[in-house]
Amino acid sequence: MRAGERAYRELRADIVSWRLVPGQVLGEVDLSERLGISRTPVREALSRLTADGLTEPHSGRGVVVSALSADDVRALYELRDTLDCRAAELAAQRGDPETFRALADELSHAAERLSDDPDHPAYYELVDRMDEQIDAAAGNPYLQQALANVRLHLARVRRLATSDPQRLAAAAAEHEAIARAIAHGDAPLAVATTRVHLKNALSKALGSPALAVARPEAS
Amino acid sequence: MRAGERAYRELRADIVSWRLVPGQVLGEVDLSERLGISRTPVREALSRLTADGLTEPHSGRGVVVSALSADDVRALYELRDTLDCRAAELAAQRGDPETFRALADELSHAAERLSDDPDHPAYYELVDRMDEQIDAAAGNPYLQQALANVRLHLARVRRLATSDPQRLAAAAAEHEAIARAIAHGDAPLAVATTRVHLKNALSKALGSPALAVARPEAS
DNA sequence: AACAAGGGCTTTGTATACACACGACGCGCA
DNA sequence: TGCGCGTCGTGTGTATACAAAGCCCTTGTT
Repeated sequence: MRAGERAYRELRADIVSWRLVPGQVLGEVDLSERLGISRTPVREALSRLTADGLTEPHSGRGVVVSALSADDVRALYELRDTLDCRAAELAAQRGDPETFRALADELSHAAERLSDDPDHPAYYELVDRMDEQIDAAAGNPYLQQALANVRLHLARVRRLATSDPQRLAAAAAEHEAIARAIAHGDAPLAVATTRVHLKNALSKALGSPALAVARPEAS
Repeated sequence: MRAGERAYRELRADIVSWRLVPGQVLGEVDLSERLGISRTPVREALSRLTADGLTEPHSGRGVVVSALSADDVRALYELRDTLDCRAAELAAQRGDPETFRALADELSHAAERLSDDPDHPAYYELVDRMDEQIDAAAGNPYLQQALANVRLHLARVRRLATSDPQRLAAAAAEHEAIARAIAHGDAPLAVATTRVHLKNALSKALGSPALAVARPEAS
């Protein structure tokens, strides 16, 4: 794989998983030495990260990992609500019912998977598949790209909240309701169920105590 | 100014103004010679353009200017409707009435400006200012960034349609209605007026005969 | 003691040279 | 004559060297 691509994915994963905390300075020379590559692909990776909004230029001091305050989370969910509801609406109008019926069935007994692994990768893989299907059904590449960017930042928020099995089970039920609404071609219901899910998810995310610690750059 | 920044802006302007047509291959060496800079800043510029969606990687053969079909325009307006209506709604809820009242007053006699210049830069400057004020009033940086990207592609669409003075006058009236709705804090009306404007704008854009010529890469 | 100016150092911005990969063209063989 | 393989060329991917710009620290002055 290209070195720049690998550096980009690695740094992105580090930021999303909070191994790199907000305010952390990312120097080109440091990174090139740590990753064993030259500065050129590192520059490309940092440029892409900044375009994604995960890092910000820091006036002559390279780039730093972006902060993520409670206000950011609220704003992010505000946009997510706008985009996700629209995507669900379009998916209900244009999507293939059978696809979403199958997803709903999988989600209906997703609770069994929740204890399989401490980080619940199987569950999140299922949710990711559902997102992909919604994107495909909506059939709007511009909407898809906007959603991809939101989900990138959202993955960062997700790692803040402790993975509460009870909340995950409820979220699975909410996702199932969304999938069934789309499968029935009921656009208003798809929007409503999506909105319910996002409201609950936001409440959970804002309840995370880690948000107060999320801006340590004031040192 | 930095060479990479200048190259980015120049190429972006060329694409938006259709001086560079879809399918046009952008070679790094060619551009570096034409712009009088080295390949490094050119690479940065092309990377940013691709992130913006204005260019696409062309299977190892550099990047090409993205196509813009009628379906693309429809999808773009679908996303624009989603984002602009939400932004107008938020602006009506959170914005300063006086700011938008002033904008509405300016727009009310914008028809006089329409004959000042063949390309009507004063009018578009006014619309841009209104977009900025809506962004500021919405107070959501993530929404703002998504809107900025949509408007970038939209600027490309705008250059396709012939600037019809009659349509521009109607658009000014529609903008005024939006501004007044926001000034009154009437969120539902702000959404409705925005939707009306977008519907008309899309009809006008799709009526452009240039859309059929917009994909000459099939040579 | 506080502020301002200057110099040094760190870090990014740019240029260039090299390596590699893909595609195209041409040649040879069936 | 058509297909397949090899070689060549073009263009990107990466590395490195050089240049410029910003910040911090020091030092001098008020």
